[in-house]
Amino acid sequence: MKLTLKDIAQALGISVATVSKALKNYSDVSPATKKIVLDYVEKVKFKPNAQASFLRTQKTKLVGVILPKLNHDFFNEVLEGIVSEAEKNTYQVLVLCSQESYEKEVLQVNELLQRNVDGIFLSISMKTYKYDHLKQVQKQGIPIILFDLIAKSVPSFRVIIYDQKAAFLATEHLIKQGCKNIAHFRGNLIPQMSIDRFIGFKKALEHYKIPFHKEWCLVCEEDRFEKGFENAKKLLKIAPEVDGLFSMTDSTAIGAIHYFKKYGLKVPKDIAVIGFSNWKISALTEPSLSSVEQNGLLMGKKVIEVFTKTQEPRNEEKEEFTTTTIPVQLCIRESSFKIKT
Amino acid sequence: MKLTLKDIAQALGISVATVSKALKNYSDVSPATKKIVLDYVEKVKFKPNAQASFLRTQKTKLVGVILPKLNHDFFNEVLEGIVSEAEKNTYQVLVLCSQESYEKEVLQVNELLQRNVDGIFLSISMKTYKYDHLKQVQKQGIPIILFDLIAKSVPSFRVIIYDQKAAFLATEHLIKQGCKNIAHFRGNLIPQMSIDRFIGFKKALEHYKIPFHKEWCLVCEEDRFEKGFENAKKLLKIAPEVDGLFSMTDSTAIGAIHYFKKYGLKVPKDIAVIGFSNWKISALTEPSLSSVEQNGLLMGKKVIEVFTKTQEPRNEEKEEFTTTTIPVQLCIRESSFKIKT
DNA sequence: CTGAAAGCGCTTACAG
DNA sequence: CTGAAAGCGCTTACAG
Repeated sequence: MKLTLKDIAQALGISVATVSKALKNYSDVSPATKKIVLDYVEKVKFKPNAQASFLRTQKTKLVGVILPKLNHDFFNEVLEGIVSEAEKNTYQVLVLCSQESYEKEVLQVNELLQRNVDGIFLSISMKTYKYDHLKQVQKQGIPIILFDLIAKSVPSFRVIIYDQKAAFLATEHLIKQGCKNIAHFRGNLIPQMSIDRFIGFKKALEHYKIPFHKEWCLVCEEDRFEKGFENAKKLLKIAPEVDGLFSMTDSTAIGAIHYFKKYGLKVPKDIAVIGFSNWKISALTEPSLSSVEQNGLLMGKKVIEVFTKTQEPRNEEKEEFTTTTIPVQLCIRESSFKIKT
Repeated sequence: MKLTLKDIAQALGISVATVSKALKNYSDVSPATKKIVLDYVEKVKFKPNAQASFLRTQKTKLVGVILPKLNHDFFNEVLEGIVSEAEKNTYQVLVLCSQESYEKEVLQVNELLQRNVDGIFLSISMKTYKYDHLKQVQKQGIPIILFDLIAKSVPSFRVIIYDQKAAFLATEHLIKQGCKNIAHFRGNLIPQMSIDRFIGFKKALEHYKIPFHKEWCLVCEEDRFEKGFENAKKLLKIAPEVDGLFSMTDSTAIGAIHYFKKYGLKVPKDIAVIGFSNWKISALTEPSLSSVEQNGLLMGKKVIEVFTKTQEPRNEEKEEFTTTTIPVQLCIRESSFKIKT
């Protein structure tokens, strides 16, 4: 059914080797022969078998992405960036999802190795605490690029959001809007991201000499609307005087706003709120939500950019790992807009 | 660097053939030998080369998905379903995105064929008007499964939402809430889906003897908030008496609600609104949006289910194409809830 | 400029 | 129960 080089060679009365070379535009094939081959191949729509050529060239032109969640706005943007940019560079993308499981992540990394992918792109799961699987990849000489959720202790290529700075900017914005009693909803301790956002938050308070209250920093175990709602309730009990909230994500921020409104507070007049991620929903809530825009699309593109660099013939043997930082941007909307700046 | 069967065979002092058979648990290898091989392989973490085994078995255990959009709630849910269910069946998923381009779709189908995927899953782009590329896949004996956005004229496996019925239910719901003057925002003429939703809408009006006004059916060229907003403006100009709206998607419905509110109308009191898709945002808007839930996750899982059936050894030569319908469900929230039913 | 031949790493029919 | 050998469809060093 499927055509092979042999079929083409027979039909044209030339050798398999020549057909192969003509297809790859080798210089030692006569232009005339090249044309005959190319025309015929075009006519019969022959495509060389990808697996067979891999066996010789050892390049699959295949990359693998492992995401902790698939149904997630930000990761989807990243995925879009990866897929579109990979296509431009004639790579194809295998997509796996660890579902925040360390065991799955390890398994999936191995599956990708077995497929002989040319590169692995990974955002580590919340439950990943050992990194042998990552080191194993590097030992095999396959580049691994960690993005967004990285392992600080594993040297590797990285593409990240500058979370600390972003959190600083978000908090600073609340301060400039006149907030004096600022609370923070943060994530679990494990992902570096939530630590960084917390640090950025604290640094901003310090810098502007706003008192920091440890007990006003509540943990959202999950990135869900309901957690924001619950924490808002807790927060108002212990600190009715809060007039500003920097929440770790947009959905928790929206949950919090829902509770504040239910409780009779006006947002932003009584309490200004800013989220993080700039989800699609944020422009459509009421009030619309201020947020920190993380450019997922750009992150995805950068991942491929970093990867393709590793595939270029190396000048020096000693390759350095690089860290690429994606710029963030404040999106100020109604939920935090008290005064004109 | 990477181990091969040959390495294992040498290390163990047996033949490559025996190692291969032991790994595949063939019955003609002694249990003792099997154990030795399995233990060693476990120890050195050997994984057979996927491309090499394909060359023999002609099964890549690879499937390809082409989505018209990647950054899209519904398709993401479908993707999640496909990826998770594929994993259970030890398939891996190549993800491509046609970006609503016919040319890209054709190219990508060809790329997947070149990769020798075992199956192709496709939601056709809005601009796809010819189907030779799909027929070509079938000619090669590769199963192609169309989902959500299908080509009615191409016989193939299909997994779809019962759009017509869903639209009927949504419209019926508005009627039961007491709406008498019902408008509809529809999509372009090309995707079957928007035709079906339109037909379902009309049928419901007919069934309940509610007058149908052609001029109250406005087209949203794109599935975007702004289009709903604009159309709401147009609609109120030509038909200030409307008291119900069934909009093709959630984002256009939310856009419309924004305009209605701006215009001073109360939703649902003055005008009841129902969308379609049940996006995550819909529960969080104000008023929260009634919608038709399409279970994308289930759709993705069904795609894999249909696919794996095609991979089973066939009983009869004559395989029939199947059509799988995903059930829909109304999610009634504030935007359409006028009276208790 | 062309082609014969070896080999990538597996699987499997076949012989013993 | 074990192993030698052919072959999947390519690529490429080498000979001519």
